[in-house]
Amino acid sequence: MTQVYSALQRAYGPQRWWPAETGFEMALGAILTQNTAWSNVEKAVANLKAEGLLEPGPLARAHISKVRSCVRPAGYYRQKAERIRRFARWLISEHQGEVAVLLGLGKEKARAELLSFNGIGPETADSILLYAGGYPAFVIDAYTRRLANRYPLSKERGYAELQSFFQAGLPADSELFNEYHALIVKHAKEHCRARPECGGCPLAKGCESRH
DNA sequence: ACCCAGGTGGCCC
DNA sequence: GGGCCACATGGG
Repeated sequence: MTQVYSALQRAYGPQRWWPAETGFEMALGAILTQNTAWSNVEKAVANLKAEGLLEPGPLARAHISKVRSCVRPAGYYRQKAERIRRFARWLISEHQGEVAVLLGLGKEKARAELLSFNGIGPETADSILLYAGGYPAFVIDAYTRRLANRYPLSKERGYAELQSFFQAGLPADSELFNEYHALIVKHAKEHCRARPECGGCPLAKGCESRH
């Protein structure tokens, strides 16, 4: 667990993930990046910014056609336009229009609240808790599952089980979780995908089957 | 012309 | 409670 982290840290260095300017921007990015390449999300966020829609009020009031045209590069654009506008409205009606107010409920209450929103599942909720809230919530994504399954770090498959497994084996440190998750993704992209034969893998036996 | 990308919700059994 | 499926654009 910590050895894997050390090896990745040594190989790739600090990642400094998710440099959004506000919690709201971060949360929108988390929704927009669902099953979508981050490069496409950047375009969508830039479009929203250009239209002044990176604030809850303006987004809540925007015409859906405008939101769709901004979000289109991120894919699933009809769903995502609807979701982010509904998120803005929900934040205003339930949490004073501030992600910080929502996150101020504490890790568990904020998580339950996020999960109650249609369009936010466990991974998106944990991303927001970790990257916008600074809470130690370990994010389990497709890369993390693959790593855990093949290493094999764990036999667990469900989200909750996998998350418990990682969290139990590490100190509850949001900086660590932040960096660890980013490193797993970096490793998958830069090494596993680029070199399926796995020469020089920092994890030694971590990459030998299926990337 | 494939395949995949920092998932989620709705159905079906 | 697990197994499919739709959702959609952009890059390799």
